[in-house]
Amino acid sequence: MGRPLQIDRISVLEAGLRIADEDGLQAVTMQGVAGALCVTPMALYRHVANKADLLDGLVELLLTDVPLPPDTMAWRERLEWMGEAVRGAAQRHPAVFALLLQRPAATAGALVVRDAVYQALREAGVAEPEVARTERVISTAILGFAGSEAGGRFGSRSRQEVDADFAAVEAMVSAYLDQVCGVSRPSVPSD
Amino acid sequence: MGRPLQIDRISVLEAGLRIADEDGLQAVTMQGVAGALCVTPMALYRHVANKADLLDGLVELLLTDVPLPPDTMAWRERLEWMGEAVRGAAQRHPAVFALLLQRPAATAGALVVRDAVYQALREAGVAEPEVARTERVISTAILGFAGSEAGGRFGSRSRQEVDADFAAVEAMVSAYLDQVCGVSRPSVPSD
DNA sequence: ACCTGAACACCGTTCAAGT
DNA sequence: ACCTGAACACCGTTCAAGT
Repeated sequence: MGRPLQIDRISVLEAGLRIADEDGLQAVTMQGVAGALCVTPMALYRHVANKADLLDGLVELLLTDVPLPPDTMAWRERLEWMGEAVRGAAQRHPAVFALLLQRPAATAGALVVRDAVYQALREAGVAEPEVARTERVISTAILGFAGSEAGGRFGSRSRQEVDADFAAVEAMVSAYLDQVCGVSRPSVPSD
Repeated sequence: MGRPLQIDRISVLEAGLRIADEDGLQAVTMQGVAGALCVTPMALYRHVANKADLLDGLVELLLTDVPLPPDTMAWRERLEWMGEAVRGAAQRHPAVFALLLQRPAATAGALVVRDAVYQALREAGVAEPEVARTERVISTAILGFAGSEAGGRFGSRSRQEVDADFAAVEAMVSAYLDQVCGVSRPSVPSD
């Protein structure tokens, strides 16, 4: 616990994220974050507008903790990578992850991830007008799973069982992608 | 706003749900709920153990607001019905819906919905050891979508566009089900 | 420019007391 | 049995003041 007697926005957010990870969202108070930085609560207001801004900042910080895949990877592997990266971020930051579904996916950090998915979908051959919707559909499935796991909705199931659940979600998403980009697994040529 | 001078657990929860629906979760305070019932905050403690218990009760109340389909419906229509019923409950109670992903899906209300899905999956021909996992996978997708919509993650998109997104999620889930129960849309007979 | 002290309204919760 | 009054520790936030 370094206690720099000079505070900035990043150190405030990092302290908040650490508290959220360790003790949950209800432990993230202005007094708690200030205490972790050896400062009075009022000192925080120079670096965050208010508590809502602090929480927004935590979500952004979480999003920077989603590693993007290297460009050299094929699109399908890149999508798998990102799904697992999102799940990993949810596991590391379960409390803050719950806030992700709660706000518009239009912040800087959210756009970085979204655009990486867009790019992979284009390479997969998804028609341009379908790209945005396809991203929302697969993000919805991945976020629903990661959020459920992080939030504890799956209860005390074993790690192996939850891993198998995630593999099933990935398979569902993958089959959906095959359908959308119109290749592999050829089936009834309806509409 | 009837003000019965006799209070019970149901009236406390209903007041809490109304406040959550109208003004959001942060407006659900012991004082706020008590005020709506024309009672002091301390009076609530005879009917709910504490605030966490009140919130748990709100989630249960929301779950009773998910109408189950009539038995006479075929399994696929019943699953569609439940997906739309969950989405509807999320739209009516967006604030409380956010709490759903946050707690174990093992409460009485959650089990009622879960078991209805189990039953439909069995009729669909899903093998018994796959029923539980399949339920988790499709619930994950539906909850992820409904939670995103209710939480505002989709931003200010038009109702029509969000409806189309939901239809795409339903299609993804439906195709997954075809795969799991092994019928229709025959494709490459791999593993 | 950055932090502090004092203060305010508002939380959740308790306990003893009223009826 | 059910509700209230008084009280406590703890919130978020402000404003004027210190350095």
